[in-house]
Amino acid sequence: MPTESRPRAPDAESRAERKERTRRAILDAALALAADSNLAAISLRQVAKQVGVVPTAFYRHFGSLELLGLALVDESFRSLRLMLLDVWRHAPEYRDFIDGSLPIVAQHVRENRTHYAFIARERVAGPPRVREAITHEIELITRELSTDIARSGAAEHYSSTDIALLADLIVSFVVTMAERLVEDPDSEARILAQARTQLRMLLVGALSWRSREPAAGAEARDD
Amino acid sequence: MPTESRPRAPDAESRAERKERTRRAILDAALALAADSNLAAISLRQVAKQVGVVPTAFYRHFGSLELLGLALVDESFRSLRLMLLDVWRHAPEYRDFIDGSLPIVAQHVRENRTHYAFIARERVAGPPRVREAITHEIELITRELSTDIARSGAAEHYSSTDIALLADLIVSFVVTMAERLVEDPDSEARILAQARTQLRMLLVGALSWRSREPAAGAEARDD
DNA sequence: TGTACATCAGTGAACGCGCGTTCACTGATGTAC
DNA sequence: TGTACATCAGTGAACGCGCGTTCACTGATGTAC
Repeated sequence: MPTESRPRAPDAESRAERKERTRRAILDAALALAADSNLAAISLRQVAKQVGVVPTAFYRHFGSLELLGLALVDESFRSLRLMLLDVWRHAPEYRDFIDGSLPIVAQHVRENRTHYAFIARERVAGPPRVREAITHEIELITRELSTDIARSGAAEHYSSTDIALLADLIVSFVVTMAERLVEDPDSEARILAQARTQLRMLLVGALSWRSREPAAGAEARDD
Repeated sequence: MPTESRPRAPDAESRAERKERTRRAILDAALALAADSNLAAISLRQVAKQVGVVPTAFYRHFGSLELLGLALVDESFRSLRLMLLDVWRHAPEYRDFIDGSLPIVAQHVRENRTHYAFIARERVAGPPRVREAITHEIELITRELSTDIARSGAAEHYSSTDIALLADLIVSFVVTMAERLVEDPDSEARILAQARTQLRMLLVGALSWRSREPAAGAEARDD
């Protein structure tokens, strides 16, 4: 059906491009406004005002603020997963896994502060469907880390259940670290240095752990 | 000044008692309403309606919703600290620290679900002053755990800096666990069992860790 | 014990404001021929 | 290339509603003597 016979002037913007630009502006405006409170507390009219369109124009792009929230979750995690591909790729050797990965994560947080702030907030305080979407995405990442740990052979003596628990422990910790980077960007160096030590503490444990180890004495060395 | 000559009928409620009862009802109503969204998204009128008083009566008790939020932080952590006293007291011996402590924490979360949900939400998505208050309280608890670990002698070979990092690691993890218990109360047994294993993994690491250990090889055991 | 006055938790009317959503519209861009 | 029509992103007026906050008030409880 697309005949496309008449050429458009090279500097002209097509209708679709213009629409996409407005959509982008709406996403950015919502991100900026929610930064001072959260998605449930901002209004469609505030967003429209910030973008510079009339309130009703919003509906040409999103059916509701909640659907806009889901779009933001989508784009946040699309970017996050690309970054993680980079991490998986550059650190197949476990030796400097921590020193190789943490700076990449930190850089990504720095360059996508508003997205991370959004995820951190809406993960616990967002509308139920948004919360679920975020929880689901984090679960996927945890599962991916699990298979990566299994493949790396770094935890040969682990049961697959325990590998999953270890992956969850690591992901939870990195989520906490990302939250701190977002909350206090000026302390990035300190937060990273501490996280580096803490991850080492945690992984030293991971690597001397044995699945089905007898319960008593596993964590004890007292008196 | 208080002469208090005339005795009150024993079943009558004093003006102060009545006021306290209304204040309590306002706190509970705010807790219940915020459970479906969050503090920044609920209105003074909703709270008043739920309590069964006229909106303006709210001001007899709190200057604003934010101050009400701070009151809720206060009472949440007062209760939490009492619980922790119990934990510190009943588990001075490190041997079954985990098995002794986790069920107490889980029980407290179960019995104070709405308070924990409030803290979990407002910790990242609340008004700045509320967030700060919560962060501060968690820091105090971390510091307390640090001195407790130091006193227990379980980490003799740790620098005090590293003891603080270990305490932070543990507190962060327990915060995450509490969030999960709040989010999905029906899975308490599973969440607790997993957290138990994960804490063991983490503490095994803690106990084989040495401060100022050479960086290379600290977390490696591959090839 | 009885009386006169003070306190103050809760009332109710009123205000101007921003909200989400509806609707019929405009006019530039895109398409068919 | 030129014309006639379709599409559709964005407009602007209008709606009823709940919001926070003000203010003067009421009337039961508390206090002084």
